[in-house]
Amino acid sequence: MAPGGLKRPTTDEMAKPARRNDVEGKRARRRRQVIDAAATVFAEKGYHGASTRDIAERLQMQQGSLYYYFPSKDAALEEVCRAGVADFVEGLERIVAGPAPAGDKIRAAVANHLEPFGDRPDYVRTFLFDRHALPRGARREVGALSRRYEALLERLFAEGVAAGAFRPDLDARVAMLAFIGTCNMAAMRGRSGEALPLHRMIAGFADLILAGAAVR
Amino acid sequence: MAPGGLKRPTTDEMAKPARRNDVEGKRARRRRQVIDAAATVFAEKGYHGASTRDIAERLQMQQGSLYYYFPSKDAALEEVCRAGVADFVEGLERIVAGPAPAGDKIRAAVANHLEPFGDRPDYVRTFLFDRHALPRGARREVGALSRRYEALLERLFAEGVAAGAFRPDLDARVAMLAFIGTCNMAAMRGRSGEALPLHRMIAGFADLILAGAAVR
Amino acid sequence: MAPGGLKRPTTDEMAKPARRNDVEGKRARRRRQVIDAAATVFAEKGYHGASTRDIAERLQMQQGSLYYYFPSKDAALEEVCRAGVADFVEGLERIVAGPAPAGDKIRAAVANHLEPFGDRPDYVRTFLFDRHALPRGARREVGALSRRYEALLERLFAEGVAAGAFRPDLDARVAMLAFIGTCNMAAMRGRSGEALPLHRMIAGFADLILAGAAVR
Amino acid sequence: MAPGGLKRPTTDEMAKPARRNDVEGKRARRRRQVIDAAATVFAEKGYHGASTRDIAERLQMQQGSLYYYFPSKDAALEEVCRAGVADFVEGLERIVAGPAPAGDKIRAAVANHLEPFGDRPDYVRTFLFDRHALPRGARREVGALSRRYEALLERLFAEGVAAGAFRPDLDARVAMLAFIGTCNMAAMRGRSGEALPLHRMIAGFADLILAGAAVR
DNA sequence: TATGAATGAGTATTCATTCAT
DNA sequence: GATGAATGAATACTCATTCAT
Repeated sequence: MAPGGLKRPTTDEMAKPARRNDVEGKRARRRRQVIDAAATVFAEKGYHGASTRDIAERLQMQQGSLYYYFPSKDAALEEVCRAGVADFVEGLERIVAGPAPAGDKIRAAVANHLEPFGDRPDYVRTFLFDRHALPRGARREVGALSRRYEALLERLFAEGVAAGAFRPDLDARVAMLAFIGTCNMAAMRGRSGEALPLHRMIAGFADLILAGAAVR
Repeated sequence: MAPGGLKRPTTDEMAKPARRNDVEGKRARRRRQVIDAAATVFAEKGYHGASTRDIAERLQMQQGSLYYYFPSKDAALEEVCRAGVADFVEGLERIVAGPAPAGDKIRAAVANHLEPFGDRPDYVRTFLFDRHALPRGARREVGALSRRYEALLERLFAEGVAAGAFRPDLDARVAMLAFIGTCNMAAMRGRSGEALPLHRMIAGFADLILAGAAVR
Repeated sequence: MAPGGLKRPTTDEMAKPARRNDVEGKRARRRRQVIDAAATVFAEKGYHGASTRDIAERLQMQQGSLYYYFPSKDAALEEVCRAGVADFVEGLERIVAGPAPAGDKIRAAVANHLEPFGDRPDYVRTFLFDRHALPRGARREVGALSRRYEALLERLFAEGVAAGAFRPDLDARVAMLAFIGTCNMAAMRGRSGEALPLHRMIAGFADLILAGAAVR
Repeated sequence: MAPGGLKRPTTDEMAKPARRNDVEGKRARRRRQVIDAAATVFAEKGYHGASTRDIAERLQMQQGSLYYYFPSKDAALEEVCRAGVADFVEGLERIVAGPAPAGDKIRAAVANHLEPFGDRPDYVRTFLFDRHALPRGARREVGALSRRYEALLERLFAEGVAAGAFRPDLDARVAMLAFIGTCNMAAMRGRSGEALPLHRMIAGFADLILAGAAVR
């Protein structure tokens, strides 16, 4: 179910000689630390509320040294947002394409949506709250992904209705919004001790979306 | 159902002589325009992304002149957030205290929650996304309101379970989170043409929360 | 003969009521001081070698306060360059259009060229040495003026040849270059005590260009 | 007539064994490339407008690697300026000391002055426009060379007057300035396609300085 | 009420330079 | 000989805020 996370430019990892791989690995690892720090700070204070100094301090590094790893704060946000949105669509596509009954698909979709909140919450939260701060081009690309995700989800509900698995009067668009809103709630509860365990959210949210609160 | 809105300096409105009242009214009206502008700009760019210049420009006013109306940007945020959160709790308290069956209460609560999004979306959205930027004191107060709101909502679900109206295995806390997440979805869809009409959201969200998506 | 200097936006000076005029005057005067300071610093250290701090210090002002008067260092350079190039073309056009014999026109042209070096040397020098640092648009405009000036000057020589006043084998293009190079020499000798008095340069340069060094 | 150019570490070239010489040659060649790149970049953007990164990029080299070839940007400028001013004085000294009539000497001096613009324009232009950015010591030395050059040139004119070859009322100082200004015009026309061929400038400038524009 | 001028601290970013490898 | 990583100071510019008028 699309665990993934972000394994940056690992491509042809084995093609390179060991030594080179090691060096590359070191550099990549450091780079990852830097982007991680950016994600954390962005998630904590918001993109505009976070300064490059904040990021540097967290790395015990000089402010300007960051620019060795990314060309601008904007670019860092872009990288974080892309990683934050990654896998959502792919995972959902696999689920939608699968053979399972509609109800199971919804359950799988909830799990697919919530897992990244456990894996890399700072990336996802930054994507959710600060994607509007992205520079034009990236905003558009990332926005397209979002819309694709929503369309898939809406289709999932619509197909459930068509298959007779969901109520015939179900408003697929509304259901899609409720699904996303519900799942993204996990983003607001981040980092605090008050957070519910993820598995409880996954099960609970799926039950609610499928069966609702009322007795039958 | 609790229209309210923010009629800020309503206090002792009638205590003052008519003339004075008129002048006060003018002043108050201007003041309102200023806070409105702040809310709009905060909602558009986020608190940290918005500058006092942005606010002043929207009012066709000089940057420094704003400070005649509020003592600091922080204070403006505070005022906006307070207005953004106002009525939510009062409305929900009235509903919870009422005699209606649990299902009807949920429907009423959805309406109570979504109405402010129609009335003063910029205030609500600023509250939702930027309350963490509030200065300590205000953040705590506003946080207390939030927690009170959540507690009320959770109680509403719990009482429904106890009364046999809701599934006995319903996780009231999870249901509360889903409720809020679902309803706050209205905030993300703001301002764009793609927004769904409010009444469709109210009905659809309530149906989903109560009956779920699956056929019975 | 090239009175000018730069009397910025003095337009319809008398149309406005006295009071307003006074205030406007004050603002304009301050603005002028700021641009003057920029011109001086640019002339002294070159555009890239000069920092906005340098400019501010010279005005006993805070660095950021400069931006009340111009929107960017680039813009300040543009204003300085425009003022530095102003009047050159107009003056030369008047001379070229006039009825005087070719030799007298050259003399007048030398005076026209050198006068701004006396009036506002920092502006002219900045234009001469740093116009290439101008942002695209302004560079083009200012470059067009330069080319127009050169074309006029070359025509002046060419017409002198045609009229029989100048040697028939005179290369007008080369003569134009020599003229400009010679006159711009005044820019290199700026500010230092070793500067020759302007009138001596005017007379001497004109004599040389017309009669050369050799005995007849 | 003083072709020269800069064969920097020519000293004790032959003292070393052939093999070493070869290696040294390689090193020297690389070194030359580096200084060449610096000269080009300085000429293009001005000393302060050029960054060490610009230089490194042009060499497809890492920024820090430059410091293997020069100890500081200042030092690179110094080397470029010294090479830019080299030979001017020596060449002129030879001409002044020679037996030719004054007019011929002027012609020779024009050629002497313009040749380096063909040989190593980036060096000469950097010297002309950025020598003021040199560190104190070098600036003084280079300034002394300049003054010596001017003095020689002025003497050349003065001796021409004394010898009756030049007009008795010729202002030698003014003539010297005109000479230099005229010849340095070649520096402004650099790199662009609009440049005149050097030989045309040499002949034309010399004619103008000697005979002037007017008919006799 | 409001403006225009200014401040002082802060922002992202660039730079020349260093140094272990 | 050269690289990659880093530094520390400087850069242009923005910001919230103040205050005399």
